[in-house]
Amino acid sequence: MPSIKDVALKAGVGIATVSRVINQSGYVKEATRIKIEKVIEELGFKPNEIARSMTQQKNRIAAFILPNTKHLFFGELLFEVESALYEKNYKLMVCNSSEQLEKELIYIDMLKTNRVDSMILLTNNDIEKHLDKKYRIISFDRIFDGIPCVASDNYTGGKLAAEHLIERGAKKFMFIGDDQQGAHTIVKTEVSKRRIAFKETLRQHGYNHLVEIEYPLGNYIDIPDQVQEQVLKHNEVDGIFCISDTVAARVIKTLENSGRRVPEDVKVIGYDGGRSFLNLGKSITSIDQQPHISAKAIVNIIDQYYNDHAIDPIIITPVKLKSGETT
Amino acid sequence: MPSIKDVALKAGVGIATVSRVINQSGYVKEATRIKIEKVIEELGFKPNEIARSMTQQKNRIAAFILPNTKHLFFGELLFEVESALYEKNYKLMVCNSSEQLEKELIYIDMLKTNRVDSMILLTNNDIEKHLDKKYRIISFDRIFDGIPCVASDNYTGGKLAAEHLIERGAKKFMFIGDDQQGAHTIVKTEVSKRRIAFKETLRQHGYNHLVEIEYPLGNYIDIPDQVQEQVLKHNEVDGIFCISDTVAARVIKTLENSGRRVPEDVKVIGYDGGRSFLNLGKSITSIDQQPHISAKAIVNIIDQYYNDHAIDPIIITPVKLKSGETT
DNA sequence: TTTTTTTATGGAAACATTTCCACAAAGTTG
DNA sequence: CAACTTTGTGGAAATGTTTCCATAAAAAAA
Repeated sequence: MPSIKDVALKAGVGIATVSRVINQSGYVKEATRIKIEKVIEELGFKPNEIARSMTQQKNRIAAFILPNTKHLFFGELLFEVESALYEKNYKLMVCNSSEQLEKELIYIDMLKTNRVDSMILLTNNDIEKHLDKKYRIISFDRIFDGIPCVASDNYTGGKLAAEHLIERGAKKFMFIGDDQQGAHTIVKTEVSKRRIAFKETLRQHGYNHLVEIEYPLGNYIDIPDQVQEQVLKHNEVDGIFCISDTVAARVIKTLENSGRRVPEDVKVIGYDGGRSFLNLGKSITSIDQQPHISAKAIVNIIDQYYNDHAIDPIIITPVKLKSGETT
Repeated sequence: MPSIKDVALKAGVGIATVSRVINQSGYVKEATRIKIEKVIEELGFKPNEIARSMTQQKNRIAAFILPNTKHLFFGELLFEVESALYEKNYKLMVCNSSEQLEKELIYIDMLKTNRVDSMILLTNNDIEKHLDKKYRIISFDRIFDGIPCVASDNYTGGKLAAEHLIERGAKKFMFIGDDQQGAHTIVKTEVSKRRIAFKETLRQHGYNHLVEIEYPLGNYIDIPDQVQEQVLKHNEVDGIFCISDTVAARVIKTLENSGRRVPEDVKVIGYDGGRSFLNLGKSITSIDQQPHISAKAIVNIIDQYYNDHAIDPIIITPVKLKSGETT
């Protein structure tokens, strides 16, 4: 790999002049510039970003610590974040934490060592006390003291779900979602607002029949037996709001296997945008978190960090109801 | 951020000695070591990997250029690759190419500039002539001259699919997959072996009725109308092999919407492992590419590159039939 | 024409490490 | 105890950039 020195030597100029050409900074005579550019071309010289970030103390690299890239919503969010970063010429490292606090901490350490400019953190763990404020962190959908956060509008999400089910004629409701008693939820998650809004909206409309079922967080593979039982036991319910599309899909299957029809007997609404299940059986009614909007907001903060601008402490991104065939 | 110099100063020793402690190399007196470790702890010193990779000309960073992280198989493969890299203390950058050759080339340039140690390339484009052999590239599922490749055993995949459909009693077959006439496929893809093996195996068993339908590559969102038409037109077919689970899911929906029963009237087998659709309606019979095995193979090559060992030119990873409810 | 401003260029320090080398202080061998 | 080996330590070069500074030439203003 040729270095700037090789270019300077071959062009018969000083290193500083080559640097000026590369960065288009300072004064360079037209003729000199052309000569240098020719040599750069000939040698196939590429400036070494590592050396550059040595002097600049910045490297335009961000890292995304998330539970995993297998889950559809995460894969999509990752795609949007990376695409938005690409537009602004940032690079992205991925880190699958599998929701383990320990792994998250190891990653954070690793990233400090690698001097990434900023880290995007997506976790349910009670990581707050381990976060060093002097690092440039952005949290997604969770509020940690002193850390900027991008969260989709979970409150409106819950409200829209309630209103939609009511509009479609449901009278007795069920909520299936994260366990508020779990060890993970010492952190007050933004996500819990979905449930709160759902409840409040039902009450405001005069509906008081609500069965709440805990669906253990962080488990994206199996549907627990007791959840299945509960769903079938409450056969008076005709409107179900699920914490994610994945959960909704499983619930629908459970219902249909036991002979209940969706949406005729029970209306089911999920969360995430329903895109994932577009092509299977029926399309799911869902609250779309519009990850492309969240991604843009995240990248904005990264940009603010990079340019040492003031950081917005919290950005709430809008959600949207996507009507499907399950309500 | 304290530097090694700060540590040396505070501990009253030379920089070289601190370096020796960090790297556990050379001679260091026990007492000195303890003293230095204490100072490191006090200062919260983390060695700067950027500076380190300056001298070592290596950085334990790999990059993965893939179409996108939204598609389930890709998300899963990415997860497995990153996890396997993590085990060996490598970091990973993700690059969504959206299957665009132009974007792939921009990424490759960017990664050269950023001096990543190696790049994993997953593409259908005819990128061979743009690949510079002096960079450390690994191709997944595509063969490019002079570039090591990890591919799953597509031939056996096609063969297993054929044998399974035959075993389940199918007599007239259909293959739905990538368009061999497409502009992208100047490159002879490994994937095409699925079709070849499927055909050959059917013939060996004396079956000659095979309808082949082209499903445009790289399109993961919509099912084209003409494909849908073709599927319905050939209602004599009772065994369908699809190039991916996503395609299979759509085909099943199309069939069922038109009143044909799966698997009673038509048996359908997909490709990728069926995990993605586990919880929806019926589970799909599928050829599992076992991405965790491919990931391990990829990381092995990255390790060989890093240690300047000889590189295996091609690794074929085994596939596995996963029997589901669609055959 | 002299002075001032603008344009143009290269040397050298700085960024945070590793590693080679020199040197010294121990410990071992004969 | 002399000669040699092992252990322990720090200075300095090298990695590939950017940027400050000095200097010089050219252009503009006086």
